[in-house]
Amino acid sequence: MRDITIQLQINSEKCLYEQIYEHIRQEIREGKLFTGERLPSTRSLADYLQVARSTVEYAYDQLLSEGYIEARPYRGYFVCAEADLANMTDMNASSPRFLPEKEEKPMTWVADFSPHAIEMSEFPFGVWKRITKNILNDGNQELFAQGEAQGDLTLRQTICRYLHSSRGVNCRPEQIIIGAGNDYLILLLEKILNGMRTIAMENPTYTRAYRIFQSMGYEMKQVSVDQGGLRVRELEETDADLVYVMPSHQYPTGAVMPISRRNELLKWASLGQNRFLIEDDYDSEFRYKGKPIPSLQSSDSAGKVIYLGTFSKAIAPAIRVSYMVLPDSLLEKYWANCSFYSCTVSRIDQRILDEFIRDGYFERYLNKMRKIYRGKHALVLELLKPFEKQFMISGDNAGLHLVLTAKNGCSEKELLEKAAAVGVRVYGMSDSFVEQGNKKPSVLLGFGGLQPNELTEGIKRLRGVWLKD
Amino acid sequence: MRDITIQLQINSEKCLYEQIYEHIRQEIREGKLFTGERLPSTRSLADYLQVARSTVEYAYDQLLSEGYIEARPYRGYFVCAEADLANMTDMNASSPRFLPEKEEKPMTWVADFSPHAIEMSEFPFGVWKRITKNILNDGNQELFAQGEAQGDLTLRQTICRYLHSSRGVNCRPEQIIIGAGNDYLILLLEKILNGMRTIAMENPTYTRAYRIFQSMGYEMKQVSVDQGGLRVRELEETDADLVYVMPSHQYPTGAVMPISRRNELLKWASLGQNRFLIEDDYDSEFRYKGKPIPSLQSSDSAGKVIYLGTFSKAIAPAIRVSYMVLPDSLLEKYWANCSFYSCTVSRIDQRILDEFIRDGYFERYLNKMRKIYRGKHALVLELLKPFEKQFMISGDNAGLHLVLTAKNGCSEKELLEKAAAVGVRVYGMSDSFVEQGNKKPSVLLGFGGLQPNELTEGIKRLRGVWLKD
DNA sequence: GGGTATTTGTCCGTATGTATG
DNA sequence: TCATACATACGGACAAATACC
Repeated sequence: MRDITIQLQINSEKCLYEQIYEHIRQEIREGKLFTGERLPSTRSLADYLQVARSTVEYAYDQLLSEGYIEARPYRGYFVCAEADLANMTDMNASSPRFLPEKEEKPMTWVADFSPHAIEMSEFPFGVWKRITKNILNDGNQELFAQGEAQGDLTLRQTICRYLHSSRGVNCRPEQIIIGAGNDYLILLLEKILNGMRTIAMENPTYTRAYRIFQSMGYEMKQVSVDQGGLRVRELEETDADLVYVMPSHQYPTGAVMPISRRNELLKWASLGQNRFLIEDDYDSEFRYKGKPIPSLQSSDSAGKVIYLGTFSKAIAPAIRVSYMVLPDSLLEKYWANCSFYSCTVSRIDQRILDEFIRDGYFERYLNKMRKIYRGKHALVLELLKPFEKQFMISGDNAGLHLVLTAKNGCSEKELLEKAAAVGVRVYGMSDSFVEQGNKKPSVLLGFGGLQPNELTEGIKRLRGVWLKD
Repeated sequence: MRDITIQLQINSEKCLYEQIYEHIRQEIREGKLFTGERLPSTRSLADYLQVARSTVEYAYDQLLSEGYIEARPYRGYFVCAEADLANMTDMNASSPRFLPEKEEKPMTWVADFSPHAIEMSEFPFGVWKRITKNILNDGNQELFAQGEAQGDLTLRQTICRYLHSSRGVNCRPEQIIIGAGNDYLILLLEKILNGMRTIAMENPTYTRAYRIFQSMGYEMKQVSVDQGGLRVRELEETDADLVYVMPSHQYPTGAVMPISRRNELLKWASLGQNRFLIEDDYDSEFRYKGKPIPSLQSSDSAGKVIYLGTFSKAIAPAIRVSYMVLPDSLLEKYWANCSFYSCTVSRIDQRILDEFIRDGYFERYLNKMRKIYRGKHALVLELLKPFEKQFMISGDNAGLHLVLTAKNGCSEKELLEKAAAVGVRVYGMSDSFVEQGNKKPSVLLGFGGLQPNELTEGIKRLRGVWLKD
């Protein structure tokens, strides 16, 4: 049952019931009212259109007698099936109702080593459901009211504690801005940093972020990446005032930036009043060897780091809760330029997440997943042993993917095609380059979303097609 | 239980357990670990720090013997209360953990006639809960995966049908973009319309939108408003290529744009290839007299209208689902400039809303609320009868607020102050002006969020202080 | 609500490097 | 050179408390 908007013209030569009748007939003919669909009741439509009920009834009677609709006593009026047949001719005349969206390739893979996939089977759905239920039961009214622009204070406090203990981030809740996805936070950031228009990014990098900055009209600078991450020397030769950097686990190379270079980076930032570092700490939760790597923000005493994090990786992409920690010097600008953008995350979701973390479920889930991913990581490394002579394996101390670089003369394209031929999907690193660089033939092997048997089968197949004897 | 990020230096002169011990002691002293808070278990911290369990155990033993923490067998280690007392001296040295946010005035009103308030008491929370529960029970995995950038197709189809039947909007699902709030959609729109930098807005207008466009660096033009809404004649004298307009129910004046002027507006837009009309149809659901007013978009045959709508008014602000309908000519730009911004609404929420609408609950709720608001509207008009000689009452055929303009010499400021003195909050229209115009002393009386007795009491009090004898 | 799996402090044995005699 | 003691780090076994279904 839906309302029906009809532009009734009181002065029209047509009488009211006729206008209603013709409008609905048209809707049915054009297929805009589906077969079997219920029309509004005479009472509600009359109320809606501000006409007498008998006027609507008259119009419906007409439709009834012409077979467009049928009346089911005590239930309502419904569009007839026959009417549907009659409109087939009209269908072509009207614009198509639903154009098909660009289709996904219906290819099904034996193993899809997507670096963005994560495992969700262990997620405590039951707990999530219970918390959701409790929250909906508890406070009804307030929850559906407008919330704070930065995000609910309680959740910001929780994130604050989590970031401090888990990532060494030093901040106060008022520095935190919660938003639906990093994309959105970057849009906000543009407003906060207005005026700064040259940004340096790693190459290769996370191209989604690159494209966002590019679409915002920033002048883009590329800085190459080695085993220690972004090369600060190269950065110094650009005239960028902003740097987007992933020090803890560079995407896609997996490079970890050593302390010495972090200090160089912080020093670079301190040399200009308008220089800032945007630290994307996207999947720092998962690390397999070596001591934990604190965030760049934790070493920042000059207030030069803008910290970006997300729960999409650690909990689920659909949660879409990300956060940004602003240095004090930018808070004022946030209040001036952005505080009127209301928070994009629903308060209910904020409350659910807050309770999920507060009650320790997040910590436990993280520990569990760390263990699982560590197991998969070890398995993949084990399975990749035969590859070691012909491939370089890197980026292997954190995250959910490895990087394989061919030393046996295979091109990246060949690697992808050979893998695809046996139903295995791998991802070329060249997609992550924003400029033609000295690309080596490298592929990304994401293991997060695959089960051990899939990993085994997938890599077995890769061995068959990639290794030359 | 939290992880503790400690920058362990393997080559340090200090041994491992000592580094752990000192770090935690520091955290406790600075109050960053609260009294009674649980430390991570020896196992998990050892795992996290990649050291042996006994190393952590050793550090904990040290803290134990010095009284910083206590051990509860099989349960964990906890920060002692005594330790808390000891750190009082250190507290001042460290930066405060949580600064208080700027406080809300604790003023409580007898009646707050906010034009943005809505009534939530009749919302079918039970249904919402049930749908939520069902959805969480049904499809677990897919729901937590990444969704389509524009929003889930099914919801877009549903919105498409709703808009068509209820607002006369003609569109296909692929023209719809779902986002968390109008603010966000406007941010996206900037990217779609990149290059266009002069926008005309009504004056007075919805200042939130004004400030957003302003903060994006648009050149702002103001066009005054009369009883028929935006004055197109005035618009023609500006060099704007964009217009933000609320034809169905202008905020705050409540003006409804007549057909003739709509056609002028559409004609204006058709005269330039880059001209577009942004139609904000923010609260068109509620209308009390006269025929339903179809959207401007429904009269647009040239593809010049960008339609903005939201469920925040009709369902709840916390839902934060808004939508934008792009004309075909802008779809290409959307795909080029914006399709990589992933949707800011969580898929779960999208599914809940979709089912809520599909199952007819939205329609029913809307009918119910229409009735309730109509009742309140009638009540307010009845109560305002004594005001008619000294005030002009306008904007009274739709929406959730009325406009009162004093004819008795009272200034707007006086009206607000007099009302506040008797505990009644009303809102001055001058807040909605973006430029000093010929403002009349007007106040907005929002009735959506108040109960009949509050309305009666509030207006009774206003009568006492506003009416001169 | 009750049974099972996991977590956790505690206790204990072991290994390694260094200093001492 | 060898034996001993000590500090530090590692990992297994146990029983109770807790979490999860």
